[in-house]
Amino acid sequence: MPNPHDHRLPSAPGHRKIDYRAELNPAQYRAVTTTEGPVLVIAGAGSGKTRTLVYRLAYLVDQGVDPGAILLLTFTRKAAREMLGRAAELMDQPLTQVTGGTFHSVCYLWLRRYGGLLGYGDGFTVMDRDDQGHLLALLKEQLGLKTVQGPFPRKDTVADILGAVVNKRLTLEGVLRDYPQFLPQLRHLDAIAKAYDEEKRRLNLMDFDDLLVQGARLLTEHEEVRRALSERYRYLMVDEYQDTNHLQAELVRLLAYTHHNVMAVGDDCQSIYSFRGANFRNIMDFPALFPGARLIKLEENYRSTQPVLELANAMMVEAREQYTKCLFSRRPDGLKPRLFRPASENEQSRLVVAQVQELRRQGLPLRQMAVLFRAGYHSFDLEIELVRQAIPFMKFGGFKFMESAHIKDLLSYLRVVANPRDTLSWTRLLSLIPGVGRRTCARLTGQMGDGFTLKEARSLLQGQRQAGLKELAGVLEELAGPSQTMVARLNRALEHYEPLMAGRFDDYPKRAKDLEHLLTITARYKELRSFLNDLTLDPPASMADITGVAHDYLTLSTVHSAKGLEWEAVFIIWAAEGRFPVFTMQEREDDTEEERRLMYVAVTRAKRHLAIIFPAAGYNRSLGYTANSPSRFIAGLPRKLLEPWRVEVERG
DNA sequence: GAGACCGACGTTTTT
DNA sequence: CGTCGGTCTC
Repeated sequence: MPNPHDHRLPSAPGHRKIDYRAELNPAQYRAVTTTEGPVLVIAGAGSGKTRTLVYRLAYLVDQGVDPGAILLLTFTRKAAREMLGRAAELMDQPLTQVTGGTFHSVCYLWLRRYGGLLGYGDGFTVMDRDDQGHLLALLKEQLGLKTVQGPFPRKDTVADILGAVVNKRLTLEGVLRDYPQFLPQLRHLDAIAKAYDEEKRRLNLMDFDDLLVQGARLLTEHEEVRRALSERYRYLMVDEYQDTNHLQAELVRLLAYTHHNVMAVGDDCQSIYSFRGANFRNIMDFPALFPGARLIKLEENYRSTQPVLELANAMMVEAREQYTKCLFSRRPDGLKPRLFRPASENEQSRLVVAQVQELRRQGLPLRQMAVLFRAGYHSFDLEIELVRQAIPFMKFGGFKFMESAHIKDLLSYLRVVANPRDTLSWTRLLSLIPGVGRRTCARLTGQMGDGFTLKEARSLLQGQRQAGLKELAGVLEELAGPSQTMVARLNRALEHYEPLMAGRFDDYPKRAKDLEHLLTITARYKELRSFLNDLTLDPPASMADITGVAHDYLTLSTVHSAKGLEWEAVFIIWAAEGRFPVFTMQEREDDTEEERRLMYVAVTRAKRHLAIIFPAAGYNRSLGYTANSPSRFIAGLPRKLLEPWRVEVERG
């Protein structure tokens, strides 16, 4: 049992002695050294939040805490990896024993181990958003709801609605208040919801929400598990607490029930995930969850210059609700943020390219620059321009590489081997075979009952008249071979899939290349199920994530994906009404306020150079060419905070 | 029963 | 503009 009051330092070779008091400011120091009991850290943008977490990891270990007793919960798995890496570097000592990851990924690990207690068979697999949609469409058909009167939500909307029920702790009726046009379908949606839950069970599948729901259920209903995990993880740290929902808060409460050693870190101004059930007020409820929680505020900003910060603060002054803190900077010098109004989208793109080139000439590497936008498609025109000018870039957010059809097709071979009850993947796989369509799929999957095994599946396929199905049975037999490496398996699937793919996609060569690249990340996996579930829980954000990239590149990112990151120079494009805030978020005040926080997050990513850009005219599908107004978050700002710049772009 | 075709529609963020 | 879902033809 680690004793936190034992001040002996571990004598690991090469371990560096850290002077915590000298390397942290007083508030950070308090956050790092308050190791016992609940602590809430309100950490403003750029206030050294990550630094604080990293030092606290080191401090705990320095205090003699067993690294295996530390659980670090972050918003992405990448964030956890980076923090653990930095702490290890700081200490000059590996920290492999610390558990770090997202709520979803740790719940997955626990459910894998204890899922049997909740009636989950061995080998459940995790479904992504796309699978959810397919299953919901299937159920809609099975329930005979294809012919119902009146407007009916599409499958993605149904998924949104059901997700809101779980994540926002609402009734179906409550959620439908936001979708009044679908209120008449309440009964049908309720039927779909029930069927959806049953069907996931039957297919041995969990969706993202199930991981949290079942994880919380596991801890609630099984005292022995709750105790075991609580006693194992004696030190909890939760990052980005403002973006957690009630399920995640409940998980924290359950995990900490034997010791209450929880540090939650977050910033109410940066809550941008309400669509996932997060509420910026949740962070204020932390003291109610853990009475006696100490509150520490980090208000000194180390990232941005004063002019950038003034703009950010001014933006929040206009917010409907006042937030908990005000940022100040020790970097008083600096350039005023600039506002640009190019004539069109393409001029916006060329303007960004020109500015990037100029900064580059001044010696700033591309890695220190980012272009941020509200939605993935906002950067399409810019991407074309960057390719034309041969500027290397990497894009984050928006398009989901792992959900593209060819990737999912290829993985379906492996998914049915990993979980033969997964009739969703069976449907996908069987449909690839020429001569097999909707009916044949339905007939075959209909014969796949409970406890269905791969061996039974193979003999079922063998008995079909289509030669393609017989051949597939052979491929699956090879894939299931116990001694196969992951690379060999994926290769075998690819060998079978490639000729089928050729007929399906016009851009077949490009997609074939994607699949080859996918092979390269396969090598580090030994077990099939871990491989598949890892890809679902922590998908590569882009092709570049897989292939590795040039050492220097410009970042293009959605604001959501830019959370927690920083650059010397930031360009915010499409800062126009209808784009940012997006049209759909202009109706309700809550939504607009979240868009404001999103703009705040975007602005506070900049260290020194900040440019905000909106094209004067834009093309809109329904309206044709229209004039744009600047984003309301920009238009209302005091003039002195922004340098308005005329744009001259040479005609090209 | 498979698969091509056509018209309507809505358009965001992510584990 | 691209996707989705429904219909028509082979």
